[in-house]
Amino acid sequence: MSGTRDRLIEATAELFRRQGYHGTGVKQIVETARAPFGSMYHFFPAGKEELGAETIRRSGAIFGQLIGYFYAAGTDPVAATRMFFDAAAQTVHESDYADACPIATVALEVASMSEPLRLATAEVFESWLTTLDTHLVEAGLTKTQARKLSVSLFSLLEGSFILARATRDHTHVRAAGRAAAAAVRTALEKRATRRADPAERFPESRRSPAT
Amino acid sequence: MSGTRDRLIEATAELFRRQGYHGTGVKQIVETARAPFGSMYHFFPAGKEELGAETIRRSGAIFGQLIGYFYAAGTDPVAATRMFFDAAAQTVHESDYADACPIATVALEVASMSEPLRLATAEVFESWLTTLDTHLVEAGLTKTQARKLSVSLFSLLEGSFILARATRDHTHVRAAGRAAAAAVRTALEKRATRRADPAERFPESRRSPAT
DNA sequence: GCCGCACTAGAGCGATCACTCTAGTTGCCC
DNA sequence: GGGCAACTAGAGTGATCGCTCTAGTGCGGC
Repeated sequence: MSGTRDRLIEATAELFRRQGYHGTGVKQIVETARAPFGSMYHFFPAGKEELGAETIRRSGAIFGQLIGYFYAAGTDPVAATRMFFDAAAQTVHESDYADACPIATVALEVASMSEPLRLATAEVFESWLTTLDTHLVEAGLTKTQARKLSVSLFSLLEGSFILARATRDHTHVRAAGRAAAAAVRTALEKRATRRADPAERFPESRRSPAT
Repeated sequence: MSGTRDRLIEATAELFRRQGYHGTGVKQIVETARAPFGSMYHFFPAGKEELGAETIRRSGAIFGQLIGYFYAAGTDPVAATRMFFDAAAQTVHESDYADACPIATVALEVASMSEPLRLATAEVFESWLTTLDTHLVEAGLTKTQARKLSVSLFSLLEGSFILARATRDHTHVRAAGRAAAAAVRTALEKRATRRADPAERFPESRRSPAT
């Protein structure tokens, strides 16, 4: 078993979150991970980009689990939303505005620079949206309603992270959380209304990808 | 007059928007601007960081004017919101997912790395919020209501930019725009309700900074 | 014991990083 | 037209970039 490989990914994840992809050097990674330089290229022969892709997927999976934990089956989505944003705000604050989204910085940096890394961030974001979708559908929304709401929740979180880190004011995340919770409540109330129309409950049997 | 100085800033702005601060080299900047290398350090003696700060403020001011244009006095804020997000979605799409927020990438990169640059991004974001606040207060909201809504609009825009660039799907920005317009409509409806309570119209004479 | 492989260890590669320095050119003021 | 500041121009600085390469170590299977 290779603890070194894991340490490399963990160190990279922390550095990426704080200073992004191009702001993080390979040397800094191996020093942080207390790993020998040669080991990095043993485990990731394709170099920094391969380690980056792996780190994005790993960080994304962990954050995705966190989302799943808050929105766990049976939890009220409105309360889950409020609690999730409040917890995020607290983390941002306690980490001195370093720890917000683990991959947002990298996602913006690589979007027009590296297709493999861009794809990794896209897959992670898509998985987060799917997790949210699933729980919102469980709460009674149609797939279409759920997806629209998921995109809003994602955007409110990520956007408020940017604002909070730039201004060093974590209350922006809490404010976005209130708006997010309100949006969830409104959507759930609409759901009750729409129940009357059977055609609306199953608007499509299969989702087609966005064009 | 120094067209060279302007060209340097414009080139830097475009490069920052697409590839961020650390992904953009000084050499690449002077080549893009068709400026001699020496001129860069003539106009910006403190180097890349000074040019970066100037670029952030300039890009921010231009984008701020754009916000002001859409929400101009007399315009319905709901319609303005829908139009602004739709226009943003179109720009993102037409630029092949390169042009979204001019400073978001840099803002995340420098938040924990450079205090002067972080401050520049914070000032820009704050000015955008203030612009939105002003127009929303004109539409009848209290300062408190307006600020909360501005933060939501900002977050929905910036967050959906991240998602759109990563997934190469500009419809996310449109979706966030619908949610944003709905939030504005709801806030304006609440305003009518709250008009009945005079204490709510002027909840505070002076805003205290977030703690 | 010892072979073979996974992994460690770090010196050193060319390229590029932000930046400095000197020299030359331009154009306005007197 | 002489003087001077503003600006142009690019060669060259040390440091760092991502990465390659060779040598060595540790350990399980036979």
